[in-house]
Amino acid sequence: MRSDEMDRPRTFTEEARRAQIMRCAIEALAELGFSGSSLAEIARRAGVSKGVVSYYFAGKDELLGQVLFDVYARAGAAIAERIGHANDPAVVIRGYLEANLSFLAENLADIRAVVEIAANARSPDGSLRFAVPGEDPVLAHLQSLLQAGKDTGRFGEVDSRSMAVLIRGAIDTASGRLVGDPAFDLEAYTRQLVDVVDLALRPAT
Amino acid sequence: MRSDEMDRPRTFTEEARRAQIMRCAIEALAELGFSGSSLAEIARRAGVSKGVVSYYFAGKDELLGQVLFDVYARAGAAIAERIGHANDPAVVIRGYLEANLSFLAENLADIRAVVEIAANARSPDGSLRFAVPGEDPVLAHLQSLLQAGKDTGRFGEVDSRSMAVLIRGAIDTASGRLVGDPAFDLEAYTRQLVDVVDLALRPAT
Amino acid sequence: MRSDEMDRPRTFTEEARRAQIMRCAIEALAELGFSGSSLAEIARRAGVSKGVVSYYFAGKDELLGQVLFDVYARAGAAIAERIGHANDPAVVIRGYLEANLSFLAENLADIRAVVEIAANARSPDGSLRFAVPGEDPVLAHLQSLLQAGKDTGRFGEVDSRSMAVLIRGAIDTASGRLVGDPAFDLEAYTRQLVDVVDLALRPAT
Amino acid sequence: MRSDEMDRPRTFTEEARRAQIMRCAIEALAELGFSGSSLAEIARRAGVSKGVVSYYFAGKDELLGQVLFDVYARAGAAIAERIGHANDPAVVIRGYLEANLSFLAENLADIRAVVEIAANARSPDGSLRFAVPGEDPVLAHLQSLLQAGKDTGRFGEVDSRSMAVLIRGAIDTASGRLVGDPAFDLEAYTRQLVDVVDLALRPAT
DNA sequence: AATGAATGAGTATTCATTCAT
DNA sequence: GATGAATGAATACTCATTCAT
Repeated sequence: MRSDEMDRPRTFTEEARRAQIMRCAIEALAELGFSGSSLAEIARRAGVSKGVVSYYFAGKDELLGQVLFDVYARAGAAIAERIGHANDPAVVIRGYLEANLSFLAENLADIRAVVEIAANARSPDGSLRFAVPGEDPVLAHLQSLLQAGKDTGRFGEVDSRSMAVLIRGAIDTASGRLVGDPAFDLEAYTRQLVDVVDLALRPAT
Repeated sequence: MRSDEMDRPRTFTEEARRAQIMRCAIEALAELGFSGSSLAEIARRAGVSKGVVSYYFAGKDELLGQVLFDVYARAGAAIAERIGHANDPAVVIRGYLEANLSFLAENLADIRAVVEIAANARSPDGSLRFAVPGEDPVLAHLQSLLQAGKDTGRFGEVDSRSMAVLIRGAIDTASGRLVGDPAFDLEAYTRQLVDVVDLALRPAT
Repeated sequence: MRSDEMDRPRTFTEEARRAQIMRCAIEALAELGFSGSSLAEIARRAGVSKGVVSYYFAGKDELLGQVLFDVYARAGAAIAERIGHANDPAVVIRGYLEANLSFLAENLADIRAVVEIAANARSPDGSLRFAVPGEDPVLAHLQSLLQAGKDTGRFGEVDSRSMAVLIRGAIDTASGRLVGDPAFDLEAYTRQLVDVVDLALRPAT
Repeated sequence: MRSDEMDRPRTFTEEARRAQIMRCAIEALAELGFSGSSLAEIARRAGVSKGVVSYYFAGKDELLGQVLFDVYARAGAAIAERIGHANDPAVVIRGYLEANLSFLAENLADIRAVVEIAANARSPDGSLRFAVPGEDPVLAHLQSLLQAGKDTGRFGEVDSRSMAVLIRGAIDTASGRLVGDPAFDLEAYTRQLVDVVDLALRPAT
């Protein structure tokens, strides 16, 4: 998208180039971290000149933002599909956990890239560029799943907010383990997390 | 510590300057992130010229490494003191959780700085500079606390490794909430986490 | 040669820029010496921004190494051409002396630059960066020319090693005279040196 | 010598300190070259603080100039003593060569330091700081020795200027060989140089 | 549609010098 | 006499961005 032609729909080849560049950006971010992922490095991996990146993306910010958006969208779709038509809140939560952790394992580079971007990309004023101003939508979504279980009496009297934070923390930490801890057993971890959450949400007898 | 005079004990004023610079580095890291925390920015916050930072620290690496070391040491001391003389593993774990979360809340900038350093500081070869080569000692410590409870029959048959990862994730995520989520209720979160862990570790009846 | 695209053959314009920058580096080295020849100074002389130098050369080392290599190659070619098809060792030596001194006079700045680089460029560990580890090839070459004359009986019983050192010293000192001593008469010096060497090498009667 | 008390005669301890610092400067220059010989390095070798060097010398320039002067003076004295009362010009020249080369070998670090200083110390405008504006006194002295031999008919019709340059080159190159060429045989070299010069100066028969 | 070329601000680090104590 | 402390300018190098071709 050249800056002098806005709002023009992107052609197929344009989209292909953008996708290719984004893929290379993800690889660079996953392998070299945020500061190692210069436009030069990304262009090198894509086998194109630096100018190409600037040609297809308004700037580094747009590229990173697009990566962030895409991975989020794919993760959201994967999770939605997994829990889509379940009715029992306990089954929903179980599906949520399993879907999250398996997406993590199967898209490790993407997740690592997203973490790098979200934690490091900054505006000139120093603030995190991709911090959503209000409520964290990921957290809010999980919280609503938990609240639904409480409302139907299927879950006990937990603090749905705190539980949402706790669960997200337990999920997010897994990507750090998956890379760099070869002994990490994702299956065992998933089972354990599912058990712990199941226990925690079970209504008092 | 000037680099041209090694092994000399540091004078009081030297230590004071070093501490001041480290404090400013922590503030910069917490507010502006790793890439925003240039030596120039740190010097600016300390109200001194850039050269002063290089005068008291052999390089940026030493400064960041010292920050990392100091905060870790203080956190470790705080936690050790809290759980020092407890015998019941359940009490130990509860103390561990509470000590971690309260240290987090009371030293938020320090924790944020440590996270920035640990996640971003790289060696010239691209590897994380402060990654411990083998086992993560923090994780190993927590795992040993859990294992002790299992060995004495005080805890049930949980996977101590997975539980350790889960708990660390739940703790580490809190710093992200504490900054940027004004509605985050640390006390409620602590209670919830203590309850969840207590439930998870309780032996089967 | 941009550092992000290796092994690619250099285009014509690339070579031109590199040559221009090397020329400016040589001038700076000849006029201001090693320590005065910063990349900024070289860029200033080339009428480009500092970044351009880094764009065409991987670093200062590559630039200086290339200058060294180029001047050596040109000097070697000039000398080889001059003495190429001579058979009589005495004629070879005479040609060697004349070729060296005339190359010196006609490429004074280049020689001065090479001397500055060879004597001052250091590796981070403090050792001379461009010192050849073993035998000095220039000296060895001259020594072999002298030895050839001895072996054929054309020269007397001189110590070929010592004579080589002596002759190189007499040649190298001329660049210092050529700059800074306006009264220095290169032609007279060449004649004198040729005579002295001729006398010294003449077999005892 | 503090700058606020000029022309004051130096005390004994002052001279001792100056001598010590100069000795350390010579060692640093010989081992690390000009650019490696920072005031910090010199002070470190002397076991004093950087300030001390600035206290006893008006600046780096004065220190280096003093080193230059001292070594020259000692070399001149050594040579003068060796050839002092000889009458035969041939004996004088022989003594000159032997005295120069043996002083070189016995004061290698000093000579190396002098070469580093003379070749590298620059004024802000880029010109060599310690270049004597007019005639090189060392060269002029040697030339006068040669001329004396010619005038008395003891030497043949050589160009005394060219011969002086040639001989100085042959002498100066030896320090480069002495360091870095472990196989260099100074005695053989001295003999060879004496022979060559003797031959060159011998009057035509 | 893509490239090569160039810029300029920014990075950590080094160093001679100054000065109060 | 001597030191520790501080400065500010200079160093090589990196990088996102721009632009003519």
